[in-house]
Amino acid sequence: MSISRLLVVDDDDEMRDMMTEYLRKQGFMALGAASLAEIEAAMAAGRIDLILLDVMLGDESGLEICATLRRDQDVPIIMVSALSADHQRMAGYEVGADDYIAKPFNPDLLLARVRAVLARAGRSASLAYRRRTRTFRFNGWRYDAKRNEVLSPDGYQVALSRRETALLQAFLANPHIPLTREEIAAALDVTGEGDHNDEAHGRAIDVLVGRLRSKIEAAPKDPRMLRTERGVGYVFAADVTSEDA
Amino acid sequence: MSISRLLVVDDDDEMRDMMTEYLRKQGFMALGAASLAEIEAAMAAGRIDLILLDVMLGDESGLEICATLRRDQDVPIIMVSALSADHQRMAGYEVGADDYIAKPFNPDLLLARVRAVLARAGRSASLAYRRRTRTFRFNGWRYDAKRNEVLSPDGYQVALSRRETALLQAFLANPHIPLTREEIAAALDVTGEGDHNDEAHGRAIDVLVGRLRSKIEAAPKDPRMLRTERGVGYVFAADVTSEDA
DNA sequence: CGAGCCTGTAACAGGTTGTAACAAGAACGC
DNA sequence: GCGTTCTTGTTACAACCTGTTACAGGCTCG
Repeated sequence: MSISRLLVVDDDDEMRDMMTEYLRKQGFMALGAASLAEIEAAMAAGRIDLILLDVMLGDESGLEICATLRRDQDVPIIMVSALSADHQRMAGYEVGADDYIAKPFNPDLLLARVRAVLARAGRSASLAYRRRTRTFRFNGWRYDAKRNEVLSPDGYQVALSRRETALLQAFLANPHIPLTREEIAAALDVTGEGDHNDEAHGRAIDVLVGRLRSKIEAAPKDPRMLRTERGVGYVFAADVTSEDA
Repeated sequence: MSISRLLVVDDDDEMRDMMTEYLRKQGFMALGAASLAEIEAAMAAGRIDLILLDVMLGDESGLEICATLRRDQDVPIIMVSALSADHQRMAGYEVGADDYIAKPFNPDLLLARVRAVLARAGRSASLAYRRRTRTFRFNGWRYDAKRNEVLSPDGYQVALSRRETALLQAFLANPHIPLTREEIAAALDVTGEGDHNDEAHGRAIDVLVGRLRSKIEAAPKDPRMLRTERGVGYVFAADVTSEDA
């Protein structure tokens, strides 16, 4: 899975097109839907990683749709609304939304929310994914998720530690998307709820990235794949292809 | 492809600054003008891709200006007005405006209109969304945007910092066009940083240009590519060719 | 020629990142 | 249990990036 597939649900054509276009240009695969029927059609047609759901759909209530989707399918949902009142927000969470954003929104904020939810969902998704997918290829490298093997372009096998493997998986699931240290930490902490105290991670991520670099970068001092986004985090700058088992 | 250059025409300083700043953060190069004279000066100084024209200029009528500009030059125009009455809108279209938007407007809507008009006009959208990978050549130099590599004519690789790279990109996108420090700052802020205290950039641009000169000019003391336009800003005086990667 | 700008640049400061070294566990064989 | 080895977070320091400042020199105009 190299590109996240998003479904933008809004009955306002202009707003919907704007959002899908924006998200596409940001590297996502964005589909549009204006009604529950279209949502179901889209989900039947292919995998959907995240739904951006307007609460004010014409005939149907976005909140009800959210609750329904949550019950039937395990798809992450971000509620979008022109009403930013707190009770609205609470209502969104109560029906199971993963996040909430008010219109009109800052595009960057939208992106951040989308990435955060995708990253948060990443661990469960990657678990589900591990069952389906055997190998990833990137820049001549091969990562066999089933055997937990990493092969260099030369054919040499490289041993990664558990944490390094998890980091690589996080990057493989989000190529070309800058990940903050918080997002990376979230993707690594499979243990979940426990320590949520955010900034407590210190420089652990940096060191971990450095160790992974030393193993999979030809020139660790001049990294081509695991790039630093100063002030932001890290990006995996490589095209990733995966093969299903 | 180059960055779209927008001209915001409004005699209200506050509104004009707000719009230019917003548009810059969205990846455009936004200039301001308060009168017909300033419009003409701006258009004489460099290419303008789109004019956002307030209909209520103090002494001149925005509608007349619109008609004049339309007749003399073929530049797309979006009319901006505090009056949303339909006849106003019609009046705007009649004199040749490409679109119309009422104040106060939703920023996202403004953005959508701007992009729509630019797309219709067959011009580039925005630097922020420019994702195509390209190789640029200029004066024997080569810049590989995908690999983030800069090669000198001798074949030596030159390491540019992130900010220097962004500066180079801004120049590559606008060869032979004088860029003011504000425009450069706007182009740089798009690529990251944030924290843009309006005009408070001090001498940062000058120093940055100096650093880039020291890396890509054979004789930094006598720059041939990164030329200073005294009282204006800087020009990239080199022919640039780009190839799809 | 001088005054007043404008520009180039060295030096500095504050922030961010890379990484070696250390320490605390965890895993494992004996 | 005990020692060895591997893993991983923490720390400290160095290197790098970048904006600010100060100063020197150049330019323009009278």
